[in-house]
Amino acid sequence: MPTVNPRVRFAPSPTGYLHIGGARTALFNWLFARRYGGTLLLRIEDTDVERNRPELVEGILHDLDWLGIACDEGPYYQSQRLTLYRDAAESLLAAGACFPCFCPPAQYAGPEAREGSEDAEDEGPRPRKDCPCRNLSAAEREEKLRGKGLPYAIRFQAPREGAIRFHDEVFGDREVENAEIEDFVVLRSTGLPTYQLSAVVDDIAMKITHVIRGADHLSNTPKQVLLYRALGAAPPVFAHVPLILGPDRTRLSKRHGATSVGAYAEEGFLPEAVRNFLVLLGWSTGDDTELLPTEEMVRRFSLGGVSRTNAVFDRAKLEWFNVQYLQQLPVDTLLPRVEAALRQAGLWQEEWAGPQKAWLARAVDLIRPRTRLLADFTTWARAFFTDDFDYEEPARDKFWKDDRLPGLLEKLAAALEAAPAWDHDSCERALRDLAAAEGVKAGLLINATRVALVGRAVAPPLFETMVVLGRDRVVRRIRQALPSIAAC
RNA sequence: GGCGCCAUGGUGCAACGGUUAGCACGGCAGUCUUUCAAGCUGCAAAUCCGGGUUCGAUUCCCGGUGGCGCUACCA
Repeated sequence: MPTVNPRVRFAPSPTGYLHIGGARTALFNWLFARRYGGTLLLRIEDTDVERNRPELVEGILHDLDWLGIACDEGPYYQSQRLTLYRDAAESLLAAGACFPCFCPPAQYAGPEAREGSEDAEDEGPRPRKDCPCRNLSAAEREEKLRGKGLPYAIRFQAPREGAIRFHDEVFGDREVENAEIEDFVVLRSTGLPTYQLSAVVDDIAMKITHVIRGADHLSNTPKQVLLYRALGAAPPVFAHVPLILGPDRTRLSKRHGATSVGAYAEEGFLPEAVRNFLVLLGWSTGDDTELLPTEEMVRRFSLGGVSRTNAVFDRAKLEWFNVQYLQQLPVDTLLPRVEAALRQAGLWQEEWAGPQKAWLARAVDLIRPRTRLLADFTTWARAFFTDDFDYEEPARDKFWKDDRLPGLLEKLAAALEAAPAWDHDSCERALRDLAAAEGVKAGLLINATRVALVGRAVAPPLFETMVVLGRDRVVRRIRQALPSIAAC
């Protein structure tokens, strides 16, 4: 049946910045909503007071915005909807789907500590699926509850027979024995809900039709389906997307270096490139298309194209996408990004926003074929727009080791100063005529001059560079370089 | 440990019973050039292993191995 006006959500928990994996999940949800004329809402899952860092929400919002992922509703905060979950838990309790649990909370030491200290009890008893409290008689419960006033959590009373089944758009039909499902906590003794409860209650309340999330939730989905049932609601369509792993094939985390989208933004990646890179992690068009403008991404996206295999994050490919977009973006789109980078580096000059805008656009077009990151523009800007740069060692060694150079460049400066016009062809004529008259190869002058002008061997074509720099600057820089060349 | 998911070159994806197993990134080589980058051309590089099913398996089934996930009063 056709998907019409779906309601989907992106539901990060503010325990860290927006990382690559979360961004990809958000992107898939966004594409799905756009593709089918649906609604994307944002929900902050901040029910874990221990780990929760409210100040991170702003960053997540900012990074989503940077990526161009706009939400239609929200953000909703689960921390502001607590009574909803409490009421749901109470009603499940009243209906007998849940029971109060008086066990002391299991001390959790974290995954790392857990692994290390467990070799001794490899064969030791494993947590029971059944909580002992589920068998308490009504009288016993009453006694602990009212009599002793003991604190309690609320656990879901998992069925012990049969199986639960659900459909996943990516992983297909799933069936899990109820016996495999433990009596999971739904409401902590603090009165705060666990993920299982709050997610389901909200997805029902917010009328979510498709739950698109990381595959790490696949194993928990049966519990949630049980909750939907107990709450008298129909489960949504599930679509679990494979995880993104680091180069060492473990889950992407801080120790893999930059994993937050904010870090990539700062490094000078373009949101277009990051998006294009991310959409191809765990999804493909079905053919060999890789460069996908937003409209086409939206037009072609479907859950059917989502893979079941975890993907390894490959920075080299991300950089390649960035190069593609850096070269292809219309200059008007690129200019503001360059401006931001230059401002950050303290190299921005206000007249570039006004009268010299066309000139800046030209300069940007000249250098962009040699950039991989936005940040590269600042390196170039320093050499192009200020005289504050050094002559790079390798460049000097390669192109300045010729005794004739000082004399030749002095003449070149004079010739350029006297050139009838200042454009590509007259610059070239001046240089080539000089080379011919002096009986040297033009390349000798071209390469030496380039280093004198921008300090490096890696640079745009010389005559175009001259035009952009302007006559005064060119002549001045050649003369300034003379002593250094002579010293070579 | 239990339960589950996954498995195509180093990496991301194609091939959904029949192809010389395709594309891209990366690597290497060549080419163009005024340096560098880009571009172009070429090269190396993969179906995890073992059984089935089938005329025929990358593809379907079973077992193994490996990776990952879940197994928390985290999400």
